[in-house]
Amino acid sequence: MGRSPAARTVWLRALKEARVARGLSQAELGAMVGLPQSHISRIESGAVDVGISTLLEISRSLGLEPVAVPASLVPAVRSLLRAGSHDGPPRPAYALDDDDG
Amino acid sequence: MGRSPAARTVWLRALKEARVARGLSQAELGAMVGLPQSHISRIESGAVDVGISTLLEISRSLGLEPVAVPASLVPAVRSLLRAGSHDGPPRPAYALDDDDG
DNA sequence: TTGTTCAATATGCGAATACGTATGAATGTG
DNA sequence: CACATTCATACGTATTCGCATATTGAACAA
Repeated sequence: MGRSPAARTVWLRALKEARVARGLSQAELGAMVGLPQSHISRIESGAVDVGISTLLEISRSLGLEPVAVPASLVPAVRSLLRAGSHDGPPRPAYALDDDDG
Repeated sequence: MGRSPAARTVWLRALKEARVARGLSQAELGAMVGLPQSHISRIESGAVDVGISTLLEISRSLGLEPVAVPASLVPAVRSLLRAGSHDGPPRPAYALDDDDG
């Protein structure tokens, strides 16, 4: 497979939670992005090391924009995310936590 | 190849700039992450759709933490990044801009 | 200028892996 | 049971990835 299974589980968990929170099935999400349901399944389960372009498309279709933050600023960004999750209507806000290795 | 070459160019540009800004060669960066120089080359040139796990390792080795931000909060995060780029050592702070596609 | 050397980046090829199509398993509803 | 819905797996093709090698570019000498 790819390189570090652990390193990507956090992303995958966040994406799956975002999908479920929006009431989308794997097939529906796949249709939005132009991917087969089977691949969404493998991505979420961590069975494959998905390409960055696909990850970007999936994230954005779920309303999440990936951003590279300098490590020193991560806490500030994280608190900003928590504070800002009050506005939109159905929308869950997801940050990527680093609770694995 | 993967799916959307344009979608990933922003990431790649940011990573390459971060690498160069820190005075690292492709070989040195590769050694830090356990990748051959040849692969770093293809990643930066956009010739391959790199796997997410590798992208995470590279980003973190350069001091950049990928975070999924709700689209509505991107402007706030971005201004935070601009404001906070004073502290670090040689200090390049990189956000992912969406100035393509 | 021409040639040499060294550091950095790019490319060909085989082996490993991701991806798409088709299908199956599991669960729920009448 | 018949049918629908959602997610998971098998197999073949396309792409990535690592190794070895080639190419590029800058600095210097004669």
